[in-house]
Amino acid sequence: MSGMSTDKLLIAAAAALLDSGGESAVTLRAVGAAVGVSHNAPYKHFKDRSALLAAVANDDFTMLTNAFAKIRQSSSKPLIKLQRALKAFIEYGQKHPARYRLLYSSPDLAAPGGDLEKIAFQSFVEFAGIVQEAQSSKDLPDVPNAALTGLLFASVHGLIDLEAGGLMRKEKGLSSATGTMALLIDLISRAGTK
Amino acid sequence: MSGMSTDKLLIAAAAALLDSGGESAVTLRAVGAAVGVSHNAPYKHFKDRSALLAAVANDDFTMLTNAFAKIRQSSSKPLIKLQRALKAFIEYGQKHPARYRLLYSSPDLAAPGGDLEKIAFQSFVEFAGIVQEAQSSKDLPDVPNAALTGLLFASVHGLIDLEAGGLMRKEKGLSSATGTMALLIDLISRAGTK
DNA sequence: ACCTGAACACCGTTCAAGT
DNA sequence: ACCTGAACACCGTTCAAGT
Repeated sequence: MSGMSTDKLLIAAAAALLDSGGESAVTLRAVGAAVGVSHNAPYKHFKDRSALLAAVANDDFTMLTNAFAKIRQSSSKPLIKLQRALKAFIEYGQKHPARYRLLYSSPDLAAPGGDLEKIAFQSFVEFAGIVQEAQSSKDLPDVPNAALTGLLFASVHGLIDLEAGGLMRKEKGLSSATGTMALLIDLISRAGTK
Repeated sequence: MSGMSTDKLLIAAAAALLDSGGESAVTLRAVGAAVGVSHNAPYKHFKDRSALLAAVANDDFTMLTNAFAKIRQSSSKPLIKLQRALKAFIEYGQKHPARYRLLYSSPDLAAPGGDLEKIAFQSFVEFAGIVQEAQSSKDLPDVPNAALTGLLFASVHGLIDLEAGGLMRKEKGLSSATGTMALLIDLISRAGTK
């Protein structure tokens, strides 16, 4: 821990605060205190609070991209790869809801043309590649890959977001994100490959 | 406007501020100023800032419930009703992104057992009824209604949320929420009715 | 190069008063 | 019953210094 540079320590502290108390808990004063510096020391490493949160998001996008790439390069069957990718994504969302929201539901952070948008796109490309393999193997219908990837991604995102918001208490049937995605894949795989 | 009671005026001002500047623009000082009262007059009508936002959410949930009910009671064919309900929902999300987020992506507001949860559930029930009609008419597959409703709702929610967050710039294929939902319905309707 | 402390302009919220 | 004004404890951010 002490071997890390101050900026890495600040990012780690911000990520930990997101997990423990949500976005509102990530005050520069709390981050500074966790690292043992003053409340405005972060300004020496990041432009402002948003830039610090963007750094957390950047690390998590990189992690997801690597996870997807690893699954894609594995020797599993296409549909199994897709299921594993979805499972990894859902589990990340469940374990780190505030960080998940930071990546996919924070309009202010995703500056167009910025580094964050590029790395976010990379993770999407990896996911799209996995979907493409399932299409090539005729496990998923032969519609444009971008459209199908968008559909699958939006669906899993909606499920994770609703789950994080606790919107699935009464509305049974939304019981499990994993189960609902399995239903979706089952239904569309029956649609035939054109 | 002047004929409205103060509490209604406060709710309307909060909704307008959500539309014009997002959640962070809804400060009690700004709300008070818009109505012509002091910054803590709202406390005489609502417990706190959260309760004022919950009142805005309550009104919008009621509006959506009524819109869904009207579509459901219309004489259109089941699949047309579903398309119209999705269209109304998507357009609400596009026109009022901050208010949409208030309803469906604000974990802190949806207190379990509260009035807000009840009215939110009512809108979901209306939507589920429309899905059920499309299943009864064999336009959608014969899987448990709650599961299919959950899938459709999560998907449209994910699309609206990603669109509101501007996450569909690079990721083409997510081009339009309406188009993606049409693809989803097309694919699952091909799955047959059991 | 990296950090601190005071200061400023904003918040939500509380409280004692005012009519 | 309904509202105001001052006050408090928090923010993010800036700035002049310190080492």
